Amino acid sequence: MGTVTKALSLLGFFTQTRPEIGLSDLTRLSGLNKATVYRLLSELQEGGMVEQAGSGRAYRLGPEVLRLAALREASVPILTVSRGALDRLSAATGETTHVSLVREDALITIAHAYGTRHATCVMMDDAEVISFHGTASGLAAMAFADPGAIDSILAEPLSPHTDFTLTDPTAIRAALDRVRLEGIAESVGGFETDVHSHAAPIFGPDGKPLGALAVAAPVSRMTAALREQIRSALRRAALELTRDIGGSCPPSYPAKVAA
Amino acid sequence: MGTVTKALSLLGFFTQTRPEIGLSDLTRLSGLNKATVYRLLSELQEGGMVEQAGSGRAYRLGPEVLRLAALREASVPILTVSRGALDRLSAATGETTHVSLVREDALITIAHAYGTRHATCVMMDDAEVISFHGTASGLAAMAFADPGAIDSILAEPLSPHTDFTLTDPTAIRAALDRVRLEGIAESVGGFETDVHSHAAPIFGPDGKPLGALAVAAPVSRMTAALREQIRSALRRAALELTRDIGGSCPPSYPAKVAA
DNA sequence: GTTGCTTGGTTCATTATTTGAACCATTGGT
DNA sequence: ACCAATGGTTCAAATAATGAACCAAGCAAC
Repeated sequence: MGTVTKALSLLGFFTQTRPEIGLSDLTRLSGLNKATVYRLLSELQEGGMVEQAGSGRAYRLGPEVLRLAALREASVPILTVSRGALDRLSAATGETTHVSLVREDALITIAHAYGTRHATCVMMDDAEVISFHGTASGLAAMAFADPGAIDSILAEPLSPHTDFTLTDPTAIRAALDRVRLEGIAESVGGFETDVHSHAAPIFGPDGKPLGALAVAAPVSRMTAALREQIRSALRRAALELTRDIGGSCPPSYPAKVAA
Repeated sequence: MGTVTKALSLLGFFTQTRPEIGLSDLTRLSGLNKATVYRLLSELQEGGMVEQAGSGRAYRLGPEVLRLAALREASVPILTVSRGALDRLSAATGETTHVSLVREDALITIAHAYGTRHATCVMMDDAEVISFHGTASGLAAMAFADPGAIDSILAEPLSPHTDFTLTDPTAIRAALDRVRLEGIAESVGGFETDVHSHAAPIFGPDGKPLGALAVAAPVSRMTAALREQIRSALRRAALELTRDIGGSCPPSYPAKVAA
C-alpha cells in the first residue's frame, strides 16, 4: 500500500457519527503504527485536509476539503443541479430521495431530500458509502456500465447487507438485464430491511453512468399505485438531471418515457 | 517534502480556470518527475480524490472530495450557516460579501454573495486562496490569533499583491493593534487595486479565530456614509455568525456593538 | 503513407523516505 | 502516589519513492 493511499485511508475513518478521532483511536482503527499515523496526519494537517479540533487535540476534517469541493463543483456542477432535482422529486413522490455518485468500487451519496407528506420517512445521510450489488442505485449504475467494469465488480466477494441482498453474480446479472429493459432498478430490503428503493441512472457527457437518482420509501407504505407514481416521476427526473448536467443517455438506455 | 504533501500539492494546481489537467501539464506545473506524478495521481485516483475526465485522459477532482466536504460540514456546519449570513449582509450593504477560513498559512474563501443594488460589484470565486498580511480578512483573523501564530506569519517573507499591500511587519503590527481596538480590519487596494474591503473575525467555540466575514466594495463607490453602514452591518453579522456556529468571542474582542 | 513531436503510461536500479519499537511528558482516574 | 491512558518523538532498519530512459499511440505537417 502506497503512502498516499494510507494517508487517504485515514480520511475514510471519519464519519457522521465519528467526526473527530484522536491519534490513538486512529492508530487502532487503521492498524498502522502510531508514528506512521502521526506523520501522515501531520502532512494532511499541513495540507489543510485535517485540523485539530479547537478544544482537544483530536483530529477532524479540515477546511481544505471545502475548497476542493467548491472547485469540483465548478467543473462538474452536479451537486447544485441535483439539489433542485431532489427537491422536485421528493415533492412529487412524498418520499426520501437521494443522488449517489460512482466511485472506484462503490457509490457515495452526495445529497438527499425528504418528502413532507408523511409523518415517517426513510432517513439518509450525505457521504454514505453504498455498494454496487446491494442497492437499487448501485444496480442502476452498474446496468449501464462497461461490461468489463461489471465483471470486475462481480469478481469481488459480495457481502450481504440484509437477508434480502442479492449476492449471487448470476442473479445479479439477471437483475441487471431487467434494469436495462426498464431503465429503473428496484430493491426491496436489499440494503436496509424496511426500505423499498427505486433508482434510475444518470449519465455524463460520454453516455457513461455517473451515478443514480433514487427514491427510498418504507416497505410498509408501498402499493402498486405508489410504485407506478414513483417509477414515472423518477424516470422523468433522472432524464432531466442527466440533461441538466450536460450528460446524454447511451443507446442502450430504454427511450420510452412514461407519459 | 513528504510524499503525502507532494500528492496534496498536486490537488492545489486545480483551479476554477484550470479544472482539468493532463499528466504532462501537471508534471511541468509541479516540477516533479513524470513517473512520480503518475504514481501519485494513480493513488489519488484510487482514493477517489481525482478522476479521469470522461472524454480525454486528463485528470480532474473526483467525487470523494464532495463526500469529505459533506462530512466536514456535518461536524462544522459553517458553510450552511455562512450562506445565510452572507445573503443578509449583501442585502444590507448592497456589496459583495464573502467568508474565508483560516488554513495553515493562508485563508481560503469558502462562500460568497453578491449585492443586487448596483450594476457593478466586486467579483469573487469560492476556493480562492488569500494571504494573511495582504487582505482585510487576513488582518482580522490575525489580530485575534495567538501571538506565536502572528510571529510565525510575519517571520515569513511577505510578498505584495499591489502597490498598496502592507509588507513591513512593524506596519502590520500597528494595523493589527487598530483592528483589535475596532474589531474590524480595513484594506484599501491591498489585494486588488480597486477594492475597498472591510472584514471582521469569526470565532470558534474556543474563542480562537476561525476565519473572517468580509465586505468588498469598489474603491470608487466608497463614501463615509457607506463606510459607516458597512462597518455597523458587518460587526453585527460577524457576531451573529460566530454565535450561529457555536463560537464565542475572546475577551480581547471589543464588546461595543454599534447600535 | 512517413516523419517528427507530443501525449499517457511503464520499467528498474539507485536512493531517500517511511517504518516501528521503544521512549517521553501529560493528563485523568482511583 | 500510582497506574493507564493519551499525544508526541527518536533513530537504525527496511521499504517505498524516485528519475532517466523507454514504449506505444495519437496527431499534424509534409
